Amino acid sequence: MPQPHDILFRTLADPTRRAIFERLCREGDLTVRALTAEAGISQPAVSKHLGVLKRAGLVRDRHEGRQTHYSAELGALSPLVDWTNQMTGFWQSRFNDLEDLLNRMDQ
Amino acid sequence: MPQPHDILFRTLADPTRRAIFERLCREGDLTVRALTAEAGISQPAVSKHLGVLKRAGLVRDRHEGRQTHYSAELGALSPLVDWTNQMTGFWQSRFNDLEDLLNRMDQ
DNA sequence: GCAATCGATAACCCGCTGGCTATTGATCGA
DNA sequence: TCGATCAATAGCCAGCGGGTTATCGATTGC
Repeated sequence: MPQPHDILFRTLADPTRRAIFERLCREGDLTVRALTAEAGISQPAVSKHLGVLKRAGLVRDRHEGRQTHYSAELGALSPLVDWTNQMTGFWQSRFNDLEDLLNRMDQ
Repeated sequence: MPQPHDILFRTLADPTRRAIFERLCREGDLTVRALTAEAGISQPAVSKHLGVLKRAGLVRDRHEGRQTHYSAELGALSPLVDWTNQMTGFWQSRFNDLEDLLNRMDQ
């Protein structure tokens, strides 16, 4: 029932969680330990955020020994881009409709 | 202190509020009454959402007699587009760095 | 002028979620 | 083998936010 962009908006609404995702976009592949070190919150809290990000499809995890590496899944952002394009599109077509109306009124 | 895209994400995270914004994008200019009629929630709740959307810069209001018309402010979405582009950009440059490294290793 | 409508505000309630600590399971190093 | 480290889970708590009803000021039509 929830559309893809719905999950994305909800997931990225939290600043801490978004900061984690941003770091993964910048730096590419980080362990939970490394993420926790700069997140300013406890390790369980980071793990919880990573769980949410993973369920949203925004990150992938890779197990290596006793540590887990996470990386950003950039393609997951496309529903967000689609949504904004759609909104812009609605605006455009309303503008065009108005233009058409004015043209007809001219004649 | 909160960055523009932060406010946008938080504002658009709520499905009901996003639905109101979408209607304004599609239909262009609606009164609180009209929005309430299809929102499935009470008029005060709608007004509260409109207040949040307005504070985020996503809508404008226009007073006409005793009724208030709201319309979407589409330009407000640009920080969102910028943010996604930035994330994609980070990914791109990491990819390019890897490519460069591989090229150097080839030589 | 008066009743009715429109929309904003106030005051309140409740569920969700983001934080914590404690613990467990698994893996690694000595 | 045993202590230490890493990450996930469980359980708990507090604050935020989205919903409600009640009310009020402003405007309009009769």
